Amino acid sequence: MSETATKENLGKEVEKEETGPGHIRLRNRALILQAAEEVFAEQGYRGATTAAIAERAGLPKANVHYYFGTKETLYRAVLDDILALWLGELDRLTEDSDPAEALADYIKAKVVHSRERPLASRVYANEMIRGAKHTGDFLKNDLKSLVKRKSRVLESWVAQGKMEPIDPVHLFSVIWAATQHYADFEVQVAALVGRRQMTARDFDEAADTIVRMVLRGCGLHYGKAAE
Amino acid sequence: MSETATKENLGKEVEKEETGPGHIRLRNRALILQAAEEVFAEQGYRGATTAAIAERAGLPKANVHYYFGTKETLYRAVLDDILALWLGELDRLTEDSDPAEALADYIKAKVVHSRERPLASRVYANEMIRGAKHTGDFLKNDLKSLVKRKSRVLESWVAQGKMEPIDPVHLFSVIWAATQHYADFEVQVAALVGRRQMTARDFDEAADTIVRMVLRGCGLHYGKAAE
DNA sequence: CTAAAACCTGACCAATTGGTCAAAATTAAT
DNA sequence: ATTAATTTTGACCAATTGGTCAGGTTTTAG
Repeated sequence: MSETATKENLGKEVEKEETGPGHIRLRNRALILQAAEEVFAEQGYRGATTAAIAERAGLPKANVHYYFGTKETLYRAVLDDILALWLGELDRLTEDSDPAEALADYIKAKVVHSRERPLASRVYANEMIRGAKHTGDFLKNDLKSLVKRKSRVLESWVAQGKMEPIDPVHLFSVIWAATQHYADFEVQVAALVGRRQMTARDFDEAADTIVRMVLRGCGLHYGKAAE
Repeated sequence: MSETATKENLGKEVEKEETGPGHIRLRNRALILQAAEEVFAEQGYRGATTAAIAERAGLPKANVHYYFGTKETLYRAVLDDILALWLGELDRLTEDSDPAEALADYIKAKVVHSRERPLASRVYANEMIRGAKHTGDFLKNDLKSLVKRKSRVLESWVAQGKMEPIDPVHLFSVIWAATQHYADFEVQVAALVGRRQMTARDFDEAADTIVRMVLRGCGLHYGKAAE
């Protein structure tokens, strides 16, 4: 039952004991969430059918509705996993860390993320493009306050003379845009590098390019690989 | 009849004479294409219904099918307009132009584009996210050869000692990602800057930030507004 | 072992969807 | 003015969709 569950860990409801009360619920919910993420990423909200999700999860359609009620609820559950993931990524930016190192690490982690969980990125991108109708509060509350908190870190770096002043919102926007691009627009990038699928090396080069631009853009010394 | 047509010029079939043979065809096709771009951008391919497109165009649904046959054909027509637009943008990058100036101009033009035609950007983003199933040839032929051509321009700049070497594919990827982000993720950026809608000034600051990072990333002198 | 709780699912349904069509209305050409 | 070509559209259809439900099976608790 862990064909899918081991490949991509969806957090919460996975990797529990194989038996015991509720283990069926846990297993099937994880199965459905995984399938739903795939179908929502490939087809968009409206394009995803509960039948397709059920089929990919290897369960009858009625079972999907048994666990999640409506497609809307299921979509929000998928989104919740993704949003939680999104928020936990900025932890490495702290006041006393080295800006160049911290930013480089963050960018590289985001690129790894684009390679390993492109579907999550695509579901999120789809949601934003369509106006964040299921996510309004997340943006205005959680994400905004997180960015505000991290903005203070950047300001402290500037105050400590560690880097040049820069608008934090635009800095984060560029980082997110550039890194997530390699998940969301993978087909385009792959076509341009002349491969059907991008290699790990392609992703590394992408990360290096982004790190180079961001660090220099902040007046930071770009250490390795820059020559 | 030009309420929509004047606001956003869709190229081909607009701004013809008000009378004469075929003028109805021209007017209605433009009306439908405009409406279709809106609905496809907001709802995605599958989420867009021909009925919704027809309603927004102010025409009965059967009329939409009269002009475009199928939803698929209509979608491709919308996409064709956008792809043509995409290709025409890189003209200002030529061998004998100044790299800093040319790149800055290009980035600024792309950001203006994100502000003025966000719907086109969103339809395109949606198409890429879903795997470019209607656009495969464009990527592998048109876009790839264009990028190859422009890569030679960059190489010539490097050879002339005007800038540092950089992987062109990743450079373009970062530029496209960062600039289009302000159209595709407008709700997110707007939430972060604390506005419901971004202002012209927000877009200008975004462009400046991107220009600063890209130019410095290429070892170019970032002239104005950097300080 | 037994009863309750949890889980399963084929069959079904109302609503929506992309698309068709034939008859009517309008516009163009002679 | 007459004919031909184009345009319009309400009515219709088969297929798909999200969702329901009743009656079943399996799992769990005491």
